[in-house]
Amino acid sequence: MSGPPALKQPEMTADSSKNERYNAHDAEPRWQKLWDERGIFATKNDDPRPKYYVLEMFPYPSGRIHMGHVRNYTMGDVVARFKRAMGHKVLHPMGWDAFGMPAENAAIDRKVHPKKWTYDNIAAMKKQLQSMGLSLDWSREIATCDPAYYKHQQKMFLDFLKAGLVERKQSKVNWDPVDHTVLANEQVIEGRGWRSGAAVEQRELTQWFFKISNYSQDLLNALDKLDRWPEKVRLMQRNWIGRSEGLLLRFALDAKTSPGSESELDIFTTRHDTLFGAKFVGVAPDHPLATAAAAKNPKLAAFIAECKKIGTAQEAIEKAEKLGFDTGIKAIHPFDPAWKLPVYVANFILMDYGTGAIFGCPAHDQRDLDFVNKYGLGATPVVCPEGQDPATFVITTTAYDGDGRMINSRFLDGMTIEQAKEEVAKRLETTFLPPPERGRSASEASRVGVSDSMRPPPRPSPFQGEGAERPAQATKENRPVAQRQVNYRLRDWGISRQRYWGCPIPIVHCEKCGVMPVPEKDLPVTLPEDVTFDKPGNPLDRHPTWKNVKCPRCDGPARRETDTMDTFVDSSWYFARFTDPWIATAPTDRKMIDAWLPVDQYIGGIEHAILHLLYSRFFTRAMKATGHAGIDEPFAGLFTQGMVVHETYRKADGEWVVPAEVKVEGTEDNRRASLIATGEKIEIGGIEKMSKSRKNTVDPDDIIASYGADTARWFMLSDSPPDRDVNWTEQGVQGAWRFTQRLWRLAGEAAEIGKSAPVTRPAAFGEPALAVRKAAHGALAKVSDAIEKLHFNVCVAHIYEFANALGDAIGDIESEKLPPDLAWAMREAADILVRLFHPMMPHLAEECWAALGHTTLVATEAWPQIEPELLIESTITLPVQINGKKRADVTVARDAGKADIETAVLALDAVKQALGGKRPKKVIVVPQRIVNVVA
RNA sequence: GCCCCUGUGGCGGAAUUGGUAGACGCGCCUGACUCAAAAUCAGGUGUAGAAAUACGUGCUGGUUCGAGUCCGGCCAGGGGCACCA
Repeated sequence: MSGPPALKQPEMTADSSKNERYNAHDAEPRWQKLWDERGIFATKNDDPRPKYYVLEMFPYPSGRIHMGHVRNYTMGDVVARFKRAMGHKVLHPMGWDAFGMPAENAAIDRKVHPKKWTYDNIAAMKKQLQSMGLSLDWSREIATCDPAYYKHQQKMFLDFLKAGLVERKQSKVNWDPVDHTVLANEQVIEGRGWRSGAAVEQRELTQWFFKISNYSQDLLNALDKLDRWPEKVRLMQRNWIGRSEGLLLRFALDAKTSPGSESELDIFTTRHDTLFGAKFVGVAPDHPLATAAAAKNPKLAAFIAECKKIGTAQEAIEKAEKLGFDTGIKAIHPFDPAWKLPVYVANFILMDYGTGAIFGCPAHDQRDLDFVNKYGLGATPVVCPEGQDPATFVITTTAYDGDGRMINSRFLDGMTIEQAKEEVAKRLETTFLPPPERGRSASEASRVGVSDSMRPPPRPSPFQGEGAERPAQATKENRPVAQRQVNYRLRDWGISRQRYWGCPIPIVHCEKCGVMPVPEKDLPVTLPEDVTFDKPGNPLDRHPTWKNVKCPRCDGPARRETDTMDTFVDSSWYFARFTDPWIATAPTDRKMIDAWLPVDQYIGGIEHAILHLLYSRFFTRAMKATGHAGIDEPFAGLFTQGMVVHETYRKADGEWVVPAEVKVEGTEDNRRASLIATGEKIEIGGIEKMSKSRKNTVDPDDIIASYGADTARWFMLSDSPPDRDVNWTEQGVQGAWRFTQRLWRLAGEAAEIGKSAPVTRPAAFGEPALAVRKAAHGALAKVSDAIEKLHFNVCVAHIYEFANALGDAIGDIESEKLPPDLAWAMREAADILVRLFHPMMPHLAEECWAALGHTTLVATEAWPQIEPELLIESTITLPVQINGKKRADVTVARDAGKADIETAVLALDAVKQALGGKRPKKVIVVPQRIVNVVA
């Protein structure tokens, strides 16, 4: 990197039409203005042509765009321009993910109001995006912080609430005791708040949840149909949903040992085959049974308190060690009333998964084994691997989790794992425990109480047939000892945020009536603007007139919900709003949504593989359930682009230095860097993701100022496959810049030649003209295919190839005698070339298109038509292998039969020599591909 | 720990999905133009070898007439999830 480009800057001439250098500074704003004036990218919903919806993930208005945006939006723009040329009505909108914490941080740090900060940033970034020449329909621009947007979100929240898709429940949060705020997991660094540095506490808060878990099975099933999504993303979502099939078991508790009211314990397991290898029962530290036992046992209470600490602060150190505490309670084995298992509280059991209780089979689970080895409970193997002698098979330090046959398991002995699971399930499904003698079971007590009057009656799960329904609704008496159950890792989506700069949750809490939805006529609940950030905590919580309102039902004193929604809610439906962003009476126009969605091609970063994409899939289903949409899946095609990376530089004292201040000399191993200003030696570091902290960023504004938007766009698409990281190098940009100049010269030369071309297409073409036409149509076929597959780097390579071929052809022309057919072919080829690179370098393409004598805009031109007969050669050259190694070529007629080809091949000198007069063992002829002679 | 992905010249990467490995670009070398440089143009550039030729897609074994591509084992790098019962 050498700071300002080493190349001479384009001269600032008024226009670049006189075969001089292409002047991007002059041309780019000129064409942008013209596109804008003619409104050619504004999409009409009533356009009858087939639709194509291309969308890039909308940006957070941080203030400036970065190279990652340039790459993302360029890719989307190429698709948009290509599809437009292919005759589609293309929806390609842009908006702003405008709520979020950075605006509040700016308010705290710099005393700017979040609204002003956000809108200033939007204005700045919009200007930057416009300088890139993107074919966006700006008339559909939306910002999620606009009440005109979020009022619809509030309406949908209320509709979801009515439909039973929202509930209010207790949940643990990370609480920053200094800033008085809830922290997201990623804001907790080594157990401390990222801003305050205070030790983070776990707190129970009542929060709003979207019931995404209602759709666990559907979200999982539908992944199979998303065949235009990267396999990687689908797999990540599958793992995230985390379906597991198992058995819910009731373990009776020995009444003499049980504390208070607890008579039994629910345990979820996927390894019920190992039931005879059980050595203990374990419950999570926050399990109700643990809480009950601790009430009478101060040591246990201390142990539980210790476990909760581990959760946050010292996790790394303590994680490895399995700790437990024997409660003294005994659980009774489901198959043997005389078999009593000790009940431990153990730190490795999660309350959030399953029932928060397990039975431990140490021989076949490493965690359980580590645990029993610590507490001396022993391990009996019950699954014996094939080929092992059951008599000598023992487990000491490594659990066996592979396949095998059952041993030490009474009636299960000899069965496979699958057979044993089935047998256990079958027997226990039909076994019933006697009615409990007293009180509520641990499992029932463990259900989180939802006492709000608001809560709608429970809806039947759409997946009852799958066994997804929690069996807790069944009554004690009619429940068998075991029930088959499907469990999911996916948890409900907590959307409450104790912050100002977000969409207000449209709820009022009345002292008498409880939780009341804000009547629809009162929407939107807008954010008050007269707030201050001088005190810690949520300004909404201390805003007297906004917070204190009258109950919509009884007119009595009430207070507003002061939590706002997670910003992932905002981005879960923006793609739907784009289809009709003008409608004021509803979130969307059903007709428009069903006509435009799903998004045909969605492009964004892999970092959104799970949350954003999963939430949007849920939200679309919830919109369908409440009549706002008629589809399930929002994104038919998904593409995740790689990052932009750059070499890093740092001074001797370790301070990072931005590339623009560094000069690099030498090549390969002899590369040395120094500071331009002082000559100070700079150490060259690794190639890493562009980030502010490492200062290895390149500002898109600087690049556009030096080289123009087209060069930046071209370079972002060259070389690296779009789903991999691209390394930003000065040399690479200069290469791209040189190519823009070359295309410009080529267009000028072709325009000169084209002047003498006949208007009508010649009846016949000579050999040179035919060669040019074949190159043009060949490139057309390959580039079209590559864009369709989003292989932009391959597309770039084919355009280079075609430009090289065209340049060579021009070089071969002797200017005195130019046959009319060749002149015509040249003009055709130049017209094709310009249209081929137009999606990538739209400004240069317009300039060239005009230079070629056209009066239309290339942006509105149709994609060139392929003449397929030009792609077919009359003769073909096949490689000839002898014993699998290439030795010769053979040229035959395209439609030559296998016998003809074989004859021709056997007549080749190289083949005759290799065979030495003998007959070949075999001759393999693959039509249109290859010939292999086996000697 | 579990799961997934990727390994091809000096570098980024192509390879019609089992059929000529290294397209195209960057870099480098040589030449032309120039007083000179830049830009531009022409040629060269996987390794070894003067050449014929041999070797060559992380390593290793296999399937096949034929493997970068398919299968087994290993190594390295990257990513995701993580006491998930």
